[in-house]
Amino acid sequence: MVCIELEPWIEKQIPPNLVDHFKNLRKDQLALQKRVIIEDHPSLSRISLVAGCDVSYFSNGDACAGIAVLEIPSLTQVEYVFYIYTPKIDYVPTFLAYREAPGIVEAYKKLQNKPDLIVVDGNGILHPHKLGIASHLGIILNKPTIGVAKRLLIGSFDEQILLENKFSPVMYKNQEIGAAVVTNQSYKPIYISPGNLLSIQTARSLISRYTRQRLPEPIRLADKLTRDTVKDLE
DNA sequence: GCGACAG
DNA sequence: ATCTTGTCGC
Repeated sequence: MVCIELEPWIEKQIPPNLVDHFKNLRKDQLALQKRVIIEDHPSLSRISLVAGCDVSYFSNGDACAGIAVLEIPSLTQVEYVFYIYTPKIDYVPTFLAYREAPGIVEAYKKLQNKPDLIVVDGNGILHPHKLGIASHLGIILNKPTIGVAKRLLIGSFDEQILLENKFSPVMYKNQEIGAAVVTNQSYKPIYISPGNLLSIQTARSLISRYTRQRLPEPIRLADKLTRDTVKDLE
């Protein structure tokens, strides 16, 4: 019994025989979304370790999920773990978590130093149903998370305000779901949104502290380490 | 009306 | 995400 309708533009990217499965995944997302909390958690006042996570792929399709833990405020690496697995589904917009979160959770279990905050490569509530991979992980791990994407999934923002203030709210269905932010000498914005346990403002504020180039250091490091791991193992 | 579309 | 050369800028 599947009583859920997928958006047409998303459904047309799913193999016919898997549509029902994705409808169940959507049902799962809607349930998880109800547990998301967009309010600053008390623990955020004493952050000493921040993690960045990312997933790279082998030529055979297998994935390598990696997590880098950085010390605050030095932003120096204190630990790196990775987990190799075979993704259960191909990439489909709005369902990224079901492809990458399982591997990230396994890698997380291997961490010796549990972080106070996790920065995820992807979106938080900047998602059609406010449950991007960062929010998904935030619920599963019960930890404050922030989503940072390089491209806009949905919504819109004011280009003028972005250039004037270095950031602009991303709106979707008349609601603020994140922020477009320009960092340093990059005209190309990044899109920040809270995953879980913090506000949009706090997410922006924290990310700015961890950013030196276009992308925040936790993400850059996780991306590099995970990519090097794949290269070394191939 | 046409196209957009995290990684 | 990944496949890839030369090329522009700090």
